[in-house]
Amino acid sequence: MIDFHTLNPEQYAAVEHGDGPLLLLAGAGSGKTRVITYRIAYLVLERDIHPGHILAMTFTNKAAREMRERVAGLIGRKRTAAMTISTFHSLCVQILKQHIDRLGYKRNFSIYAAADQVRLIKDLIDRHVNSGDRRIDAARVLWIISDAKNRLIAPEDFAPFHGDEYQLAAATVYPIYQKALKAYNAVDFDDLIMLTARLFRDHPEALEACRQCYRYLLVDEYQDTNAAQYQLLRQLAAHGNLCVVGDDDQSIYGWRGADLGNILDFEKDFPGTRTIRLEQNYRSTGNILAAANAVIRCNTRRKVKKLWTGDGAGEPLEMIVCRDEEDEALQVAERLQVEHYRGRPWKHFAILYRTNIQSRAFEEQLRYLDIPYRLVGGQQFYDRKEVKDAVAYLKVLLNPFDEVNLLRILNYPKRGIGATSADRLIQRSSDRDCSLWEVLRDPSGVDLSDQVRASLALFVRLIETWRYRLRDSLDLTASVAELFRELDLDGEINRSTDDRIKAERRREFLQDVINALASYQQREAEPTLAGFLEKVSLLDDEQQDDKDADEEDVVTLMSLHSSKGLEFPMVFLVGMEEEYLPHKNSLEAAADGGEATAPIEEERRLFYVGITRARRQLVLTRAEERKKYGKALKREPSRFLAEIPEDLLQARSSSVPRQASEAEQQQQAGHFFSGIQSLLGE
DNA sequence: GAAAGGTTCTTTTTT
DNA sequence: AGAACCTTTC
Repeated sequence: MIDFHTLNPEQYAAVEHGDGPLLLLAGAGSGKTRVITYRIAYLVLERDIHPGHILAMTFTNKAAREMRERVAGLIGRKRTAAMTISTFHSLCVQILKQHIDRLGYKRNFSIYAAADQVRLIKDLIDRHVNSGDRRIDAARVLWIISDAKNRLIAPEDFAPFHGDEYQLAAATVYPIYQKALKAYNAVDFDDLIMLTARLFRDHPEALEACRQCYRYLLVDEYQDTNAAQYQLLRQLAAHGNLCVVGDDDQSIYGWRGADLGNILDFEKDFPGTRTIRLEQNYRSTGNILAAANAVIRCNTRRKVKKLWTGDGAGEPLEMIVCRDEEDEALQVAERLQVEHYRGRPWKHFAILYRTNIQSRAFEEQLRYLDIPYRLVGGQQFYDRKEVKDAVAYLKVLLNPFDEVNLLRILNYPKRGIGATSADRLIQRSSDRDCSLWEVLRDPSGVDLSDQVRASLALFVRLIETWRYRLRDSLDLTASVAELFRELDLDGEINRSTDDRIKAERRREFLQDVINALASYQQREAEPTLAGFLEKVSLLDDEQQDDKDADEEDVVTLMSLHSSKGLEFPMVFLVGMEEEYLPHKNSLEAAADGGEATAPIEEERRLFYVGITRARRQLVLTRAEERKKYGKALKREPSRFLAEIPEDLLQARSSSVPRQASEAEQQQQAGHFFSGIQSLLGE
């Protein structure tokens, strides 16, 4: 039996709240996850709610998995299995899989992630926008389209701001992009949410089916929801049994369309809302909380909260001023060694940074000193060319209308169908207004050499043969491994890579696709190619997350964004400089935007998130200069440092001895001096 | 059609 | 510094 009385009064009130909307303002480290999981358990055990009627939503796959684990620990695996605990995106995939035919797509639709999207948009820009020397960057256009989708603005309703050339390009591209996706039977990431919202709007019977199913909704990290997700929740939660949990001070996804207004206005949007604040912090020391409170107080647009702890002040925060990025990495790595030598496990430490590139120097240093580490995020794996090529085959085998991926593999491995032939084939498909796949199957009338024609016929046969083989395969992994062998992807990598060592690494990445599939197949009751690709597209890396569960003893490296929700006994928050934190782009946005301080406030929240990850110790570092594009640049300390009360902060400069000429020594003395000056707050 | 060599441009954060 | 992209050459 669960003892609900180990909760504090506010937590308990949240857990036992019955029907009707509930807003939980949960400060960092206030036991939020515990409250959510206990509340789910309470609904099932004390209120006899059928587990199948509970829907809990998170933003990351990892968070969903963790929540499921913890709920299972309270009420058992069997009952938990009946619940829906998932991310917004995978919930929408499930819903679309059942109903997407109502919107004119087929159920084996492909999901386009960033790389596929950019490729498609680039193509469309070349065909419809670029003229002469005008060069439009596809990624920026994609960003505008994505932003529109997050706001539920349909292609026909998109209106460009002013005459900005990117806005104009987006206005041209968005409708044809959306049409192309549909022709390819593909949806992009933002479509998952937007199309589900549209499905609910236009097909009430689909919405009604979902409402019947999901009678109690819980949403974690509510401050991160965007307009599309908000709309979805409104549609689903007509019954009013919606519990949202969030912290406006930790809203850090404004750039992805997250609307702080959603949480700030929740009480207005859902009349009769009960609001509960969780402010007692069970994670950090008094000093860390004092710093966090002092920093976040500088923001204006927020619900006032103040974290407190029953525990002591703990150690002061530390600030280390380093010479450059190499020195910074060295300082941190050496400190890690000292702490480890004193008997602390590696997994107690995290290095947090604003941008993923910053990890590089730390990786090098840690590898050099044999400190085990784990790099989180950066989605490096599925961005690798070899991996994308391999996955492209699987996507095409599932959905041959997926033109982006079809073109990707048409001449990979090289089979003599070059750009000229591809262009002719594409031209034919647009002339005849039919899919590229149909043209490939019957290229008669297209101007091709006999050699190309023969090669093309082989390719088509290969795809068709393997389509059926994979569909009927009882051992997906073995079949895919054989496919890759038949394609000789290894050989292709060897041929195109001069460097033996690099070639080997690339072959390993390819092998990792097979490994990921094997692990998927092993854990899934009914493994399918579609299911695997879904996980791949949603970046749902169970393998990686399982490693965390095993509690490998390693240092964690990750971005501030990915650190949200986690905690570590000792945190190194590195790169505390202007242009990193606050990030350069936010400064620019603040300079020319109407809401002058909003972007900076989001950066401050990011800093706040970083500070509150630390349980016992927090070390801040910054470098006086850094290499950018290969050359050194002076760096200024972050403005946020000045917001931390001085008495909480113990500052020092790294005094790295360096072999230097006399002239350089003098220069260095100057450096050191200026370092001390800036330490003292200038 | 493919490989080699030269040029440009880059870097926010993520489902 | 390095990748992505483009042009030239075989």
